[in-house]
Amino acid sequence: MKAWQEALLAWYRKHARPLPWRGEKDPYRILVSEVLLQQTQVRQAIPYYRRFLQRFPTLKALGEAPLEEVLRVWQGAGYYRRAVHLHRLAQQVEALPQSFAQLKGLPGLGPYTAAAVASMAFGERVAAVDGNVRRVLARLFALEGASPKALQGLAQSLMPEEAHPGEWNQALMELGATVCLPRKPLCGACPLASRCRGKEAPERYPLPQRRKVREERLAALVLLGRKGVYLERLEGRFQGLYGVPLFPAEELPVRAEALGVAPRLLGEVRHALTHRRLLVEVHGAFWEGEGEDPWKRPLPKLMEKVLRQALPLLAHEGVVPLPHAKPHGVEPF
DNA sequence: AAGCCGGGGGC
DNA sequence: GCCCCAGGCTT
Repeated sequence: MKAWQEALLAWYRKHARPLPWRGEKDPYRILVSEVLLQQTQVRQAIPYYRRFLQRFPTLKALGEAPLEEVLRVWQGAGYYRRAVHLHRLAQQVEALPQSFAQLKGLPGLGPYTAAAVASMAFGERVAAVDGNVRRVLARLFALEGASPKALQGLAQSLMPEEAHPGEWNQALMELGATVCLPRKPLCGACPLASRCRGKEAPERYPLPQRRKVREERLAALVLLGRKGVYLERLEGRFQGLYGVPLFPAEELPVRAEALGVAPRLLGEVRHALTHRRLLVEVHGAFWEGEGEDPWKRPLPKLMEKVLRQALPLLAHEGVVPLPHAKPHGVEPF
């Protein structure tokens, strides 16, 4: 075992928080703790863990209880499907299977939970990789762009031969939960600080959680009236600002009919938000109403793009003269 | 691959 | 009050 691995285990033995499930041997109780800890802070999970096991002390007891009652005990813990799955699991099997592969097939057990139970309850040499472990390893080796899959493989390869798999997994997770924190890691208290390659810029390494920028197809409807453009106050995204009607692209027919217009496609606008890429079809039509000068309203950048695209095209075939770009001074519409 | 599922804690 | 956190299932 390498020095840093020894150091981590030594740190864990000294500093592990005394949690109710620490040192637990009963696979069922380990399972309950791990399912409760999915997306749930330790502090919040503890009272549920106690109540749950008090009421359902064994897998058999859980399986024989009505689902309603299981959910009542779970009430407040959130993610109630976890309780449904746990209950279904208890009805499916008489005893927990002892291998990672079999555990992973049970309801509610994905790669993490199956590995946690297999390693802690049955000593299988399988890495339990949760968000804590991914963050710790990404920082330790300064792996800025590492995929979850890569970190999973790394974690598996780092598990020392001599360590108890369950203890090793818990040591990594405990370090992530109490020292190698997402926002403000306590590097001064970290047993691995001397060999951590990421500690100079730890904020760069929760990065695996970077969500993919999703693309969204929207349609904007530019209605040109006698005095300007039909505007509405925006809700949700860009709330409080003004703009032309903006909605999912597939709603165009319904929206157009509701407004009594027959728009034609004028063009397309792309716009990037923090975690969205918007692809906006710009549709336009002439309109019975008056409308107003859009440049006198606070507009999101997206709406400026939409209007710059639409207005010249509409004006070209219309009778009303229109600004082709956002004016700098006061502009009579 | 992306959306959904609940809560708590940090700022 | 808003943002962040995150495993497993579903579509």
